[in-house]
Amino acid sequence: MQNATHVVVVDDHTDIRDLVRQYLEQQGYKVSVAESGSSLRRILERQTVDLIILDIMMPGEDGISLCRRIRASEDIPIIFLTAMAEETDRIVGLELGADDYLVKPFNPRELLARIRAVLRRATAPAALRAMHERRTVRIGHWRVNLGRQEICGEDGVGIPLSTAEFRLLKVFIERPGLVLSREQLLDLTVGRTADIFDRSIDNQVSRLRKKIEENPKNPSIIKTHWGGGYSLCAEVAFE
Amino acid sequence: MQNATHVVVVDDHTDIRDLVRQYLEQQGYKVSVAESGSSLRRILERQTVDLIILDIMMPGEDGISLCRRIRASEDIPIIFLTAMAEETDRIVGLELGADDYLVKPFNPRELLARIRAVLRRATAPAALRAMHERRTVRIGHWRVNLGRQEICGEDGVGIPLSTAEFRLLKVFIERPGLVLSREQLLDLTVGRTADIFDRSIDNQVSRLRKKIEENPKNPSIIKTHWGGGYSLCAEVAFE
DNA sequence: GACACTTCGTTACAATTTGGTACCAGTGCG
DNA sequence: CGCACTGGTACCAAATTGTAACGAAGTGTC
Repeated sequence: MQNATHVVVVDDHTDIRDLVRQYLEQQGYKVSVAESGSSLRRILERQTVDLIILDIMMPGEDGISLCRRIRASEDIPIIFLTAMAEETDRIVGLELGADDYLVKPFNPRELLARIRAVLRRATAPAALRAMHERRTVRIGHWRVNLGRQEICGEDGVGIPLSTAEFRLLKVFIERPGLVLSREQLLDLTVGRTADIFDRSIDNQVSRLRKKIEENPKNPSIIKTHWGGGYSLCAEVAFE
Repeated sequence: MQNATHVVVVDDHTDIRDLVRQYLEQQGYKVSVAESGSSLRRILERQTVDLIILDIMMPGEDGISLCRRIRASEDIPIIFLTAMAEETDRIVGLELGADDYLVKPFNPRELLARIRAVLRRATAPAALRAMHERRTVRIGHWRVNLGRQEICGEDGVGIPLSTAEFRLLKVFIERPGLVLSREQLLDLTVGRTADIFDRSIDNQVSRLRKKIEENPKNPSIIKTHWGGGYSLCAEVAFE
């Protein structure tokens, strides 16, 4: 996995910079440091940056206005570091477009967790957007046409899916690999809450499998997790 | 749209639970209640949860350690309810990953405001968050994928675990190194109380070991404590 | 160390739970 | 009305889990 996530730490305290840098590098991130707004800008000019960790209190241009400037031109997630737990400051930061904040002194693990959360939130919708724009998804050797609710094999022949089947497939595609309980599936497909003896999801899965699995007895696309639910096990590619 | 925001209220006081439930349902949220950690866990297993409201003081497992456990394996926003305005407790809670806290007795409107704030920050609803879900734990040389209910070796080949096996492993992962008695394990995995001659946990451990231990005779992951129970002895890293 | 006693690991098997799907009935739509 | 779709039911198959049993291993006493 080259192209490691690139994080820039902006803080005028050497010790904090180094602490964060060391910890994140250890976790496989690519880390750059900057001690002021101008050095940050130099980095942004030349490199692709995935996330900025920004001390809110800095000499010269402070973090808040720096944040505003970044937001004005780029769309890079920002996590604030702040020494103040004051609610007003947090709110100002968040309203300026910071994605999260962390009060010093912080637990490195919490920093890591928040970095992950922010990156996930930043990337997930983008992927979804791409999916809906392109209107097709490749899954296993099928090409799913989201607009026409049908799937095409290699030969280009389309098999129409019923609305329920298609909804189900879409739920899986949006959560590749995740194990989803029947309850969740029912909620996600039709917004209904299940009673215990509800087998409609089983039925839908069975019907869907009959259409898309080579061998329904030995499914290669929708996997059953005994006592748990179902999951999509085929490779999903957003084209 | 269907899929209303799903909030779980965890409190052992019926009145507070019902107050919050009633208020939030009125506001269009989907609300579940739990009166203890184990019932919360059961909900988390089967349903998609967007936010947890957690009383910090509860009999049995208290909110703080419960929070730590949730944070270890899930990434769901948490709001603490606390009777104490003590700063230390608040800080402990926040450092453990709680997103906000509320001091009892509280104004329902304030609760609502905080819920909105927390959810705004966790911009992607739970359904979308799942999209790029990569919650994994490294344990020994295994990579445990929490979302997919499976473990992968170095070669990336996944070994499926049964739900009971997975639940057991998860209980251990959430309490690395802790020695857990059979009784505790039974309670934590299936919420059952053990009678003396219950050997089901031994069996589960045996079956799990057969899957994940190099050499089941000389276990390097799940250790037996004679007369005490079992513990996870391998290194656990949350990625 | 020999012994009795307890706890643990594992196997085999039975009981139970859960999943798959054929079939039927109700629904909505043209 | 005919048609396709969907959910419910029933039945069977498959997987999992608990129990019992037995031998192995640990613990304490003499």
